[in-house]
Amino acid sequence: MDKNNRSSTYVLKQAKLSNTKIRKSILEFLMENHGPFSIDEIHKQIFDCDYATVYRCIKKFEECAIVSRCDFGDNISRYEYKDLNHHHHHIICRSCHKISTVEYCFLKEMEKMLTDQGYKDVSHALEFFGICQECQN
Amino acid sequence: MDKNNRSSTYVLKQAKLSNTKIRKSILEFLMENHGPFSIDEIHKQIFDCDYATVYRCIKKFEECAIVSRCDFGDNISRYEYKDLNHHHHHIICRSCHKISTVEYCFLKEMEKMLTDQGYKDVSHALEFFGICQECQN
DNA sequence: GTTTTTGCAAATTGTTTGCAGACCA
DNA sequence: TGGTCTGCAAACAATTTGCAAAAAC
Repeated sequence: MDKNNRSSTYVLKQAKLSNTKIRKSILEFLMENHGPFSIDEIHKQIFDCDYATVYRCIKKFEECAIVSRCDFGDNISRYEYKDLNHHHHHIICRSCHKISTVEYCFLKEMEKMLTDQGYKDVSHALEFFGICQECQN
Repeated sequence: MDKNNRSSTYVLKQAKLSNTKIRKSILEFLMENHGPFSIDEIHKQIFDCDYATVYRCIKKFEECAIVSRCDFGDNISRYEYKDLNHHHHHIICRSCHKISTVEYCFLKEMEKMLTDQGYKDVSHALEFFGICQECQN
């Protein structure tokens, strides 16, 4: 269940994805645990499931906007369940790579807040994505 | 020359990196062209230079904060010269992957501005990086 | 019963490494 | 000259693909 009380089965149905044992397991893991998680971490959690399958499922989930991909600059893709009612960002330690959640959302203020919390040398990476005019036709 | 009139040789010296032909070429390419560029794109521009060398140079540049790495969610790392006087972000078309520069810097307003410019379905990815308290000791 | 998904193994792609020779200071 | 950088080839790691069997609808 997510914060809107939606079950994994419901979410899969909504996305028009077939409800297989493995998809259900992966989605449930992502819904119940606050990531983001690497493919490796997801694979470890799912009993008897091939890496290729994890990749394929996550790709589907991403296409259907069920999960979103995070990049923390270490060449490892991480994924988390896209809880629509819970917009947030992350703060990653450049040394130990611990991931924490940042609830607040204004750049300058956020950086100051993180500094106040004890983080040193805070920076950020921000990219926008959209469909450009040429591609809309 | 960058916006502060700094030459590639000067920038390398400042960073305490030796001034080799290849490093100079790569840095000049990055200073004169507004990226970000993939390793592949950089490699194409540098005459008679091995991929391994491009990777090694860029890694050095990144360590010395001469370039910064961008991730656009397609598993390709891109790099651009870190022009200190030119803080900006990017807008990437989810369809054709064209990269444009976003000069303005406030999230909501930026997204609105991009929509006004004709981009559809604009979203963003933002991550913070810092050194957490435990790692500061 | 047809379509979609999965496991397996192999291929592909992006990145890193060891080493000997070339280059820089 | 001594240390650093480079090219080459090989290693490695993350991701993707083809195909036949299994599961979903």
